[in-house]
Amino acid sequence: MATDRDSVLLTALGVLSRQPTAAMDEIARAAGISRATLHRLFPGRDALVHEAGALAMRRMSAALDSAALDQGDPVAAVRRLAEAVIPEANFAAFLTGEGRLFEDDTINDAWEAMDARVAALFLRGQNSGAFRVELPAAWLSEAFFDLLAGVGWAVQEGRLAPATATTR
Amino acid sequence: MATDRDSVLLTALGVLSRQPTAAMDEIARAAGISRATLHRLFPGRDALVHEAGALAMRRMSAALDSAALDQGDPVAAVRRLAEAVIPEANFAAFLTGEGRLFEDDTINDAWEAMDARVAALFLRGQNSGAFRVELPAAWLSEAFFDLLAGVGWAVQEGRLAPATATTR
Amino acid sequence: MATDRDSVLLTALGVLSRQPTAAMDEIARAAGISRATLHRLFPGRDALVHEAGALAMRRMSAALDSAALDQGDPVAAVRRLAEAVIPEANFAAFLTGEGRLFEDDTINDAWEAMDARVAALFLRGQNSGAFRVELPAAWLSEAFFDLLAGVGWAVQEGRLAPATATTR
Amino acid sequence: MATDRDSVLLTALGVLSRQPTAAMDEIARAAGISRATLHRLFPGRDALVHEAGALAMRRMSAALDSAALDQGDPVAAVRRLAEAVIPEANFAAFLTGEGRLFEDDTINDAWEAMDARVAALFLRGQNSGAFRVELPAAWLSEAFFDLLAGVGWAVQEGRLAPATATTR
DNA sequence: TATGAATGAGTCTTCATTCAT
DNA sequence: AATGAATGAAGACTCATTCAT
Repeated sequence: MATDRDSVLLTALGVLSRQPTAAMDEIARAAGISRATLHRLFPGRDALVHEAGALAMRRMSAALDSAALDQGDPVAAVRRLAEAVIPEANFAAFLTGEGRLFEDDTINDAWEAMDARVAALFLRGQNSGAFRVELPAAWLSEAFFDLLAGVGWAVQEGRLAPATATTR
Repeated sequence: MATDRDSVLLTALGVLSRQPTAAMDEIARAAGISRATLHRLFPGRDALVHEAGALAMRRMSAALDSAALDQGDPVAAVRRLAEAVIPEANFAAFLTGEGRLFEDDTINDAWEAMDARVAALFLRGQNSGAFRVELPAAWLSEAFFDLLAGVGWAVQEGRLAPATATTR
Repeated sequence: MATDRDSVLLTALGVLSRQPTAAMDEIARAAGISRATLHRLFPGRDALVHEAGALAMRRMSAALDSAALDQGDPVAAVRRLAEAVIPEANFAAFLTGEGRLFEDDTINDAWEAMDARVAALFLRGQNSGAFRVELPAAWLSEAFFDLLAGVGWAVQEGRLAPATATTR
Repeated sequence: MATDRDSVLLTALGVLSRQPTAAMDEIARAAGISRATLHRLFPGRDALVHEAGALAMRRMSAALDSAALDQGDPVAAVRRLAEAVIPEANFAAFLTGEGRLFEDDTINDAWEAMDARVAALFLRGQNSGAFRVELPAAWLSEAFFDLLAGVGWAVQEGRLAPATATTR
């Protein structure tokens, strides 16, 4: 049973990424608290979804931090990137799915910042001759996140076991 | 030729792919008819969404047909595939987004059939030595549709002009 | 059973003047319609209360119009005023009770206009020597409406029969 | 001397007379205590409102006592009455506003007793020839309290400065 | 004793759906 | 056949109230 804010938020994230239209009732029940308590913790559904998005974004950003994208061999960096973010793929799936509903620029800006960091890595790889240059680095970054979200959904739908998700 | 039903369905598809939770009211207004008429044409919201999905799937299947994936050079076939499906990317985005809501096996089966056709193409390319073999063909197919959906969303969000979507 | 907007509004006025905190449910039941229909007719509770206030104000204004306050003997005019407004006393009670909740200036302005018309009558009476001048005409007007609201409440509480309300 | 209870009660009276639908939360915050403590002091909202009404009634009664209505010149007595009760006008406004919600006979009886005392004064004045006899003394009393409540509201709404409320 | 945390009950509001015209 | 009007069901939100600390 979830007792504090962040733990409720994680539960909500799990429910919402499977069912974007989940009712507050369902989320509250999944967290083991009552609807009223959920409403006391988060003032309104919008706030809850928004904070869930912000948490997902923080998790993704932290994963990027841990991969130290700007250091060492680009190929190794991409490998570290994949290993770091794939466990968070469900967050990427949630953000991609709800993406169009976030009006707040905070999340959009954070997304763009992440995009830029990954694009910078691909550009570095292209400049160093390690990666092909047939596509703009920005597109590679976009595609990377599309694939990541795809993995997240595949895990959610049970088509892909979480343990084996880490690609080789 | 678009009958009345199909033309309403196309409008519904457009609205629903931009806003999956759109109310019947919005859809009806976008189609220029009243809610009641919309309900007469489709018995209930579920039926409407389901038929929209079926239509999207038909469109995607037709695109695959037109690409003649099993003929000629695999590289050229992939190119034909991309050119054929990218104009239908929004349908892929809709199907991917709503995907988890379709309980009916009809659509899931159709999706798997499409998946199999694309996977077969990649496998043919791998066998002929034209494509790399580092990843299973099934994964390549999955990734292909993830990217396609990504393109569809990018177009919807205005980040990518429809005309320039066709990658080279 | 009430069928159109104005008739529903009158019913709502009756309920609200007896129970300012009456739920939409009660109002709808009193009008013989469902909550949902009530919500279709008036977008939200605030709108309903506001329109009820506007209607009450219109009724009171019309009563003042019919009394032709600026014509003839001031004493006779006051008598006509009393006879015209006392049947509408419940509206005055409603407006006085809810008064503090109306943020919209429309109603406040209308109230001040009514106040001014009555004050003008008292002033005319004072200038003509027919009325005493011990109190400012503005105070007499204020007191007049206080008494009118008092009559409205007395009728609502059954302490005063509507027929006998017209004072002599 | 104001005990804890009475001081909270006075605060509650102030809040409730301005906003009859004020939540327990607001009242508690205005009193500088927590909701839970407020609930320990008064068992339920109804009890709080009821006790507030009883306190208001006590204050009004005490004001009447201090005016010694049954002694001396009726005209002077009315003047003393006005001076005594006008500072308590907000209590009269509260009682008039909430009046219809009090089911308990205690308050209604007290109100009638006050009514009777004021009516007796007017009757004494009429019998002594000091007041006109055009209206029944009971009506004069009713009107007196209506006007008093009107003054209370005017003060609350800021239309009338407390200091200048005492009419001449 | 006083309080932050939790909740059941009730209100407002919306939506998919039906019906009379 | 098409529509405006009406509604039951369901969701978001609030509030008075209780309880563990």
